[in-house]
Amino acid sequence: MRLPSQTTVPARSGTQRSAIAEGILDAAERLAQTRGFNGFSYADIAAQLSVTKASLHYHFPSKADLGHALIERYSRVFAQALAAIDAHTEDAGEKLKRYVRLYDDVMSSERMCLCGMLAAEYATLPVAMQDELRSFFDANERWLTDVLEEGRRAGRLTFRESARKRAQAVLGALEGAMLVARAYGDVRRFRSTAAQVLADLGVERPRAAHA
Amino acid sequence: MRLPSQTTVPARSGTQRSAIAEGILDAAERLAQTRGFNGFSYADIAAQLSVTKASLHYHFPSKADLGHALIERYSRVFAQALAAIDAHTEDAGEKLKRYVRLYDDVMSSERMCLCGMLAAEYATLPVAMQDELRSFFDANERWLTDVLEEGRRAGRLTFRESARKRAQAVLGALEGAMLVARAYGDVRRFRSTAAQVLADLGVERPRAAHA
DNA sequence: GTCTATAGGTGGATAGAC
DNA sequence: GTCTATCCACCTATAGAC
Repeated sequence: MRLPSQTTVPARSGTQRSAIAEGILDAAERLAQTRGFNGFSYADIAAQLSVTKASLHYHFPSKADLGHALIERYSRVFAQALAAIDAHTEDAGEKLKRYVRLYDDVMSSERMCLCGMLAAEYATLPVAMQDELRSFFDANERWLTDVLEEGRRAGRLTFRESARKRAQAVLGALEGAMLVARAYGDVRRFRSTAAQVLADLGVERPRAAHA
Repeated sequence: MRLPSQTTVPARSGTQRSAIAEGILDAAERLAQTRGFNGFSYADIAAQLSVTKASLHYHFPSKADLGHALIERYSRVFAQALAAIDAHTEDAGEKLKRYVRLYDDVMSSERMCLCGMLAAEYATLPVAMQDELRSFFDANERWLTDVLEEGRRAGRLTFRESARKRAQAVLGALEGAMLVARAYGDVRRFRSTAAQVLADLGVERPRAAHA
């Protein structure tokens, strides 16, 4: 992890950053997702990348800068994943299954959703990070709301209350399931809850795979 | 755990502790529930209680000791609350409503469930705290499982899957709802999700109060 | 039981050479 | 861009007087 000269990374959309900065973010992201934003230091990143702390400060002057970049990138990647889902299928049930799979992938790498993690540390975060954190949840909520609304209209999903409130409930349930499951180091625990969230919406259980 | 002279506090069940130690735990608990276990220091507690840090170390030598006492007390009080619910009603739906109210009370004091908070910091906690944390969730899961099982048997509740899995899903959903709602400083957001969790189990929405 | 004083370590962050 | 060296604030924890 040490590519000094050129940059290699296209990164057409959003903020461009050097490959080195991306590597720092990769390490910081993993630490933040496992230990929390207050649970790691520049020294931890430096050790993993075999560079000095001072070097890290060149790329991200303050930890608040690092945290900002962390959420910004995470939100951007997540938004791309949601766009990819939209591009892949029109079916609300299938969209939700794929949405759940995004969380499942995070859990499978023995991490917690970055923003779920930061939500716990909310009170200790710089104001900028607090705002960006809510924006992440807002974006998730909007996407879920649209999917739920459309799914209900198409007779694919069933639920009472507004789509928005249901979206909030789904988001919270998945975040909470990750949170608790991680204490048991048991992905199945998350999957079990996720399956129930989908079932409660009327999404049938997957019996056979359908490409 | 160090009770020199008398104690003043009745505390018939469980570990006895001085009134001073209880005061320290009160302050530490609030800090842990708002900022996380890694988000506060002995200095924070000392400032709130107008004593010195050294004084705190007399009652809780290490922070691990403090954390242990924190979970132990929280679990004990929670268990008593569950016992009180059991003593008050036989109806599974009513039990669940009261269970939700326990969480609602925590949220209303602008806190997060202590153990939900600690679950986020899981990887950074002393092993003893990790074990006690899982015990807390286990106890919740057992109680919920019994209530769900009984409620279904009595035709009061409806759900597929095993009661145990449903219990895990309910617990996770409530913890996650608290987690996210706190970022918005909005208790209603928690209540909305909690109501849906109950509704999905077939618990009717409360129309009129019934003492 | 509480205090002062302090040890020993780590946190984020900066200066300036290379 | 990365390094060495360093600053200072803060952390947990202890010694010993009162």
